[in-house]
Amino acid sequence: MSAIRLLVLGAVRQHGRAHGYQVRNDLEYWGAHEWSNAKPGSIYHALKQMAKQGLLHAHEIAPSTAGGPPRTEYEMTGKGTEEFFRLLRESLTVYDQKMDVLSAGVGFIVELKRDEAVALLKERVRGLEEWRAAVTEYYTPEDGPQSLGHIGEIMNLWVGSADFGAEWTRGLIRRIEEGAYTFSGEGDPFVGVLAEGEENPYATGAPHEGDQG
Amino acid sequence: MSAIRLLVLGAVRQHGRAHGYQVRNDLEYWGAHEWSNAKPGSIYHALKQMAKQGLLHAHEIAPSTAGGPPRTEYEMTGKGTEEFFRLLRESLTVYDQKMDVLSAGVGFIVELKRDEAVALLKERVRGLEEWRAAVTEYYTPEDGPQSLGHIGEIMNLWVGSADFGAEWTRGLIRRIEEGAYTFSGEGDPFVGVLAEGEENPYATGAPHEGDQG
DNA sequence: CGTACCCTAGTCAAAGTTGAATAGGAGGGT
DNA sequence: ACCCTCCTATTCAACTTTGACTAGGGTACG
Repeated sequence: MSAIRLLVLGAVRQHGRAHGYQVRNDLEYWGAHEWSNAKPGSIYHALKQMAKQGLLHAHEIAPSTAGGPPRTEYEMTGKGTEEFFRLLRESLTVYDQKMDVLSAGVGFIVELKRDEAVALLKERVRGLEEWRAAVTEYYTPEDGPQSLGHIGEIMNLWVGSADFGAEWTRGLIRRIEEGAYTFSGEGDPFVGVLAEGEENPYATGAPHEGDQG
Repeated sequence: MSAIRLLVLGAVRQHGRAHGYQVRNDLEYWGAHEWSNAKPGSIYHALKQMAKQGLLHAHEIAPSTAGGPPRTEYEMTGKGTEEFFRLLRESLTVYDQKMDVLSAGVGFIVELKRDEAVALLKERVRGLEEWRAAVTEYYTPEDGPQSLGHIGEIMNLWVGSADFGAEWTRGLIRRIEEGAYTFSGEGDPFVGVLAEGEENPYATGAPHEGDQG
C-alpha cells in the first residue's frame, strides 16, 4: 500500500469537506511532503480517483475570492470513511519497511479506540518477529553465514531493521497501555488541520518548492 | 530513486549479455522479488526504457530451444556502465529510508574500490546525522515535546530509524576497513548470477508466483 | 501605472508499477 | 492420440507517480 490515500482521506475527514489545495497545505503542515510521496499531482489524482470510486463526493465550486482557477471541494462518503479505517488498520499492521505508511498510520492512530490500537500494534510486532525468523532461517546457508560473503550484510540489515521496528512498536504499545494520548471516545479529539486562512507555524517561509520555475 | 534500474543493470553487467527472463531469474536468485518492486513487468519495462536511452543495446534473437516467444538480448553500453556506477554510488549515500535501494547497493558494493566504498558509506553516515539533527531541531516545539501529542511518536520513529541506520552503516564501514570481503581489483570477483541452465539453490520450488492463474 | 513576483488552484504528458494475459513447446499420464 | 500441467519468455491495459506547466489575481516597489 502507499500512504497517499490514507493521508488524503484523513485530511478530508478532519475538515469534513475540503478542496485539493487545502489538503495539500495540511500535508505540508504535517511535514508529509518530506517523508511521503505527497506531491501535488499525486494528491489531485488521488482525490479524483477516490471520487470516481465513490469514496468521496465532488462539488464544483466557483473560484475563491483569493483568485486562481475554480476549485473542487470533496466531501467524505460512508464508503470513504470505511476505506479510511481499513487503510488505517492496514498501515499499523503491515510490517514492510515503509516508514511513510507507518508514519501516516501513527498520525491518525488516535481515531481508533485505545484497545484496538494496541491490538493492531501487537499484530505488527508478531509480523515483524515472524519475518525476522523467516529471514534468518531461509538465508542461513549450511556452511556458515560467512559463505554468503558481502551478501550476508543485507541479511544483517534486514534483521537489525526488524528488531528496531519491533522494539519501537513495543515502546509505543507500552506508552499507550499506560494511558498516554487521547483516543477516540475519550474526550476532546486531537485536531491536526489548519482552519481556512490559518497560518502554518511549521512553514518554511519558502514558496512552494517545485512549483513553477 | 528506485532500485529496479540498478538491479537490472547489475544483472546484465554480470552476464555481459542477457535477456529479460535471465535477469528475472537472477533477481529471484538474489531474493529481490521479496524486498524490492522487481516484478516481471517492471523488469521488461526497465530493459526497454534503458535500451531506448542508450544504456543498453538490444539484439533481436530467434526463439530459444526451450520454446516460448522470441527473446531480446541486451548488452551493456559504455553509457550503461556509467549509469550503473552512478546509481550504485547514489544508492549507498542517499539516506532516505528505502531499504530496497540500500540492499541493492550493498549487493553490488564490491564492484567499487574498497576506499571508495568506505568513503561513500561515511557520507551516508554524515547525511543521516544531519537529517537527525534537522528533525529534532525543526520539530521540537517551544513548550516541550509533550505538546505534540501522539505526533511526537512519529518524530521518535524517525530519530530512532536514523540512529539505527547510522549504527548499521558504521558497523559495515568497520568490517570493510578491517579487510572483509573482496573488492574490485583485489582478486577473483564475486559472481552472483546463475549460468544458463544452472538451478537456483534458493528457489522455492513453487512455480513463478503471480504468473498465470 | 506597470511590472515583477508571489499566492491560489489545478492540469497534463511522460515515466514507472502492477497484475493478469498470451503463446509456444516439452513431458507425463491414460 | 489427447489433454493437462509446467516451463520459457514476453506483452498489455490500468493505475500511480513525477515534474513541469498553466492561469488568474494581489501587492510591493520604483
